[in-house]
Amino acid sequence: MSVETPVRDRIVAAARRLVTERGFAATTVDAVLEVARASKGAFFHHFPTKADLGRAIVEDYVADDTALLDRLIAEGESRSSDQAEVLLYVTRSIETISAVPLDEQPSCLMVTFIYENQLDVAGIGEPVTRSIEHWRTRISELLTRAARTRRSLRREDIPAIADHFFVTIEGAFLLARATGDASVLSRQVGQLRRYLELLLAKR
Amino acid sequence: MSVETPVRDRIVAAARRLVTERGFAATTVDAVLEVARASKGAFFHHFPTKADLGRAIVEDYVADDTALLDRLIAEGESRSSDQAEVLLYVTRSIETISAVPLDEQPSCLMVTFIYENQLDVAGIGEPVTRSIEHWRTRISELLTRAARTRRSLRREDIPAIADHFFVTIEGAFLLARATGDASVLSRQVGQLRRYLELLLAKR
DNA sequence: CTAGCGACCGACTAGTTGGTCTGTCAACAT
DNA sequence: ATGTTGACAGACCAACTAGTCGGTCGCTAG
Repeated sequence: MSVETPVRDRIVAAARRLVTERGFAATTVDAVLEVARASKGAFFHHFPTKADLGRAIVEDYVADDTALLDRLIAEGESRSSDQAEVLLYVTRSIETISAVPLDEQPSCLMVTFIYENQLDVAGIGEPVTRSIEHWRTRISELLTRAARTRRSLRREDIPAIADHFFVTIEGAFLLARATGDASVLSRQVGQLRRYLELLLAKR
Repeated sequence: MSVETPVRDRIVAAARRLVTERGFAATTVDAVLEVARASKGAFFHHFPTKADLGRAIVEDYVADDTALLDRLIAEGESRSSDQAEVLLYVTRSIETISAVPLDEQPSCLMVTFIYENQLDVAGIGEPVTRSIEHWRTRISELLTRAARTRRSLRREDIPAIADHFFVTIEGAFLLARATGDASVLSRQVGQLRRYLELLLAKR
């Protein structure tokens, strides 16, 4: 009786899982089809080439990722008007969220494409850049406003500090996968939080 | 008149370059052969399977990587007996070294295998784990001894702080590649240095 | 009733890909 | 001289891979 999930969605979901697990080049269209219970015809009906599937799943991932950050910032802002507090709330939230078993940790889909140098094909680079930019600007905003009341935070460092979010999270995903230790992620975000606490200390 | 580089070495060198550029799965044996100017016969004479080549290049990379860290620590120790100073020397050195154009930045070969989930084939996981362990223990050593004179550095945080080196460097490689901005690397290592300076401040 | 259309099916294909196999050849021991 | 061995050469192959194509089916507008 239940309405079947549309094939396109099933394909994207299956591909996201497989590509996250084994990389893009190593993920065959046939493998995606099997997991998604879809046919060759359906696949190439929805995606002109495999690269277009790549773009679709990155787009899908970036949408989730962007929505998460926006949600956490909104939550933080509803709790405090001090931008430094908002930023620390976001950081602590990520720390909490990341305390899940390794096989439930999403890991970053974009990394696969970055490391396989697929950024210039089928416009995959565009959503990736957009996502990075999004983190950079939203966190820079918070830092800039927080900097008003904290003189130890230098203006010119702000973009790099903002980027340290992306860097820490992605680096930690990597270390977690390499060591098989899921707790790495939240512990590394914890280091980032500590750094921010030291930078944002009022005095 | 110059002695030809042994084929095996040429294959490893070519493979390191190609795999760093496009990932392991996307690097074909034939492509390696072309760059290395070697034959199929030569290849499978030296490596039973493609996966064994994978292990060989990771081994090769890890050897360089380990040697670099050891060298920097030794240099630092010849300059100061304060372990905190040694650690900051190492960090500043990495910061300096990383200020090179993007196409000369080595990027981390291990990441490819981590993200392609190749760690359990052909024993590739072993050198990777060994390398991570090496960074963790060597930096933890420095931190532990530095902690004696700095009470703000908590013992239980030391392994995570040590791991933050790996995390920052790998994360920054990623961001640099994604944005095409080579300066990211040294700027992110700069954040790490700033964090350490705050943690290691005497008072 | 039917013509058209978008969604989907799956057998098929052209080109790769990792790996095999039969040799060649120089060095060295017997 | 002759046998052996290790380093390589390159034609060949079976399996796989992205992509194609002719066709089916249900829906809807005329």
